[in-house]
Amino acid sequence: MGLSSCLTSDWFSRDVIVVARELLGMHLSRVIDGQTIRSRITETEAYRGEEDLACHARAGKTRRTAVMYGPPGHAYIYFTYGMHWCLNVVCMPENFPAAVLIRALEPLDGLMSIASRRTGRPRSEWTNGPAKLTRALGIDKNLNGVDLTTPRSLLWIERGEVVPEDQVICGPRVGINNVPEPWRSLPWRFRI
DNA sequence: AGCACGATTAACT
DNA sequence: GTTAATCGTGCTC
Repeated sequence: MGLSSCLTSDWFSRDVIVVARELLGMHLSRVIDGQTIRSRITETEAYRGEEDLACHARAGKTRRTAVMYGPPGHAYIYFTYGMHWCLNVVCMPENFPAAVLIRALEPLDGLMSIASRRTGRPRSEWTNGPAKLTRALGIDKNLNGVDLTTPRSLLWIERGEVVPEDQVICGPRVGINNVPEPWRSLPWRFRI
């Protein structure tokens, strides 16, 4: 195991729903202020194509969504509700807009660094939501578009543990209550 | 230039 | 269970 254990661009170029499922158990790492934070991905959601009316790419290619049309394995980071950042991984071949939203993490290392950004919150709520985890890891628009397949950069993803099927809960995506069917109810949310 | 809304969170009743 | 916070984005005029 001398070489990097990062996931490759080819790995992310597969179907976004398969990637969302298989990202469970993988390790997300972040270097900030000289500290390294390591974490395990525990919840994801898939967003696939312009036809998926829950996906930001339903509006086509715009300045915001351009990253989703780019190479797989890069970060798509968007701003919402006037104050929150959310982290996605671009998937599927270039020019097809799709991404996996990272919804929850289990911190493994760098707890002090996380605590400094989540003061006053119980530990169980440090990274159990898509905007909570970006706050905890100091992720914002400055990291939009970065290549997550580059080990030991500012933000990257490595192989972790394989999560057995009987430990995976699959269900509808959340926070999209105004989206029409069938998109609203598709079981594209995965969690351990 | 103006407008409505949002892949959420935290603090309420 | 309900609601304020807060502003970039995409759409309409």
